[in-house]
Amino acid sequence: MKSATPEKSLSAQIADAIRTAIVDGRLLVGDRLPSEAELSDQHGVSRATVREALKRLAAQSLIRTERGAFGGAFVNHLSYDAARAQQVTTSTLLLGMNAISFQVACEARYALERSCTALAAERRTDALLDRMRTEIDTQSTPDLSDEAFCASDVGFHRALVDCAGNEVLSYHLAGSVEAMQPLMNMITFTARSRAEIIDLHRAIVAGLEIRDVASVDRALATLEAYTITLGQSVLKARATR
Amino acid sequence: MKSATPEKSLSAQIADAIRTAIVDGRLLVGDRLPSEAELSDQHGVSRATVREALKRLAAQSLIRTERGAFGGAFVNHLSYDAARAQQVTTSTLLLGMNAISFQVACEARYALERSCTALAAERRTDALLDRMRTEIDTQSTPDLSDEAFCASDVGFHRALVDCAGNEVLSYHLAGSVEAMQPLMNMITFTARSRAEIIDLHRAIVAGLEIRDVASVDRALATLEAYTITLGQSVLKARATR
DNA sequence: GGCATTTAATTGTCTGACAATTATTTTGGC
DNA sequence: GCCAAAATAATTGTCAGACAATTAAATGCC
Repeated sequence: MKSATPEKSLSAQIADAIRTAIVDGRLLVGDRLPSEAELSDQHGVSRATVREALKRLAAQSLIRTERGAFGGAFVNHLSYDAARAQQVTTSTLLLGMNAISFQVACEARYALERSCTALAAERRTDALLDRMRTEIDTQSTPDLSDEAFCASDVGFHRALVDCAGNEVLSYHLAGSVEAMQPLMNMITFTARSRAEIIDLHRAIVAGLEIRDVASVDRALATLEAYTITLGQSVLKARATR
Repeated sequence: MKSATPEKSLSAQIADAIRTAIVDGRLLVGDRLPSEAELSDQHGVSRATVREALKRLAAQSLIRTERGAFGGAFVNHLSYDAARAQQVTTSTLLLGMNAISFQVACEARYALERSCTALAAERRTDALLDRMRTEIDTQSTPDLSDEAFCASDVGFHRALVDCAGNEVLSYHLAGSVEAMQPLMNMITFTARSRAEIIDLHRAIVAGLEIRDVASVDRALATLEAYTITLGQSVLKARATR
């Protein structure tokens, strides 16, 4: 559409050109880019400018660089883990910068998470149910720190979304849910509330075991409502202090 | 934990240091970083190295740079649009590189999209319903190109997730769905299939209008099944060719 | 006060150089 | 011939210094 590039820097333009080549498939995973010297010649810019462009691409994990003879810049294979890590970084920052209310975040999180229940009930495996039970055991440990409790909570929900047996769905959900964890962690969990949450986790596992979608959905809805209640009481406690 | 940084380049180390400062809140949105010359001095490296570090951060939209007196690098406000664009880039690349089957992608897409139906039925506004109807009109245009049809399809589904009235949910869903569009576009839509899809879009709008979650869910499920059928017939046609 | 000009600060780019790294090649010893 | 060590060449990482381009602020003129 728009041909007038609004004065982007040369390094940004070159980065865009290479990025487009990768996304369009003209550069395949594992391909080696021309050396910095060659790229300088091709684009008619200095090596410093080319290097800035390459650093931009490296920051997006699109390429990696290796030193030495026959080294250079190579198109990266983007793994699910690397992609999720980036998604979490971006989303976490976004949520942190935009003054999201706890309620809105919580609502979004559980809405997303519920999208896997039907598939999860259908396809759950014993191995994944065991992973969930192990996390529940961890969460039941007395004197567990809040961080450890939350980490185990993330692990539990990761296992839940993995039950859907759809790697694409797992990637999106795990990333989304993980990114919202910092907001969820506004809550400090009392022993009482931990027990409540663990009970609901047990209900989720039980529901998956007998492949009863409705009971899993109910447990998640209850968990959402309970989490929002906890969040509100925290806010209230802060307000009156 | 691990203190031994495995020989990262100086520009990467400096980028990490600044990134951490931003994420931890020591640098706030709008803050101006020291000038490149000052950063060079502080870190004891050349200006070129500092610049490469800054380009890495700029690639993640963490900072922007302005030229001129009192210009410099500023901590960016990460907008929903910018964050979604990045998420789409990462996810699109991930899906393109990992040989995802059409069926898996389709299943994930509609599972995610269904997560907004309950909230959407409750909160849909007339303005958003109108936006959806406008897209349906566009899709009904005779001689519409495949690209235009798909673009309008994305617009329709964006409006649908916006109906949930939860910006965080919209961000995650819109990004996820948009990232899967290239896979969806494996299908070339015949006039017959377009009519079918448009009918289902109409059913979705009608369901939202009367706030009937079940009918919206049914329409989406039908749309998913129909899309998978279309995908399979495309694959079959390719196989026998 | 308002407008044009100058100034200073800062990023964008270029050039040339050297250091560090690493696969390949050559050499030397046996 | 074969193996190890050394030299080689290609390439990225870093540095220093320079100049161009841009832009806000200060200055001067009316």
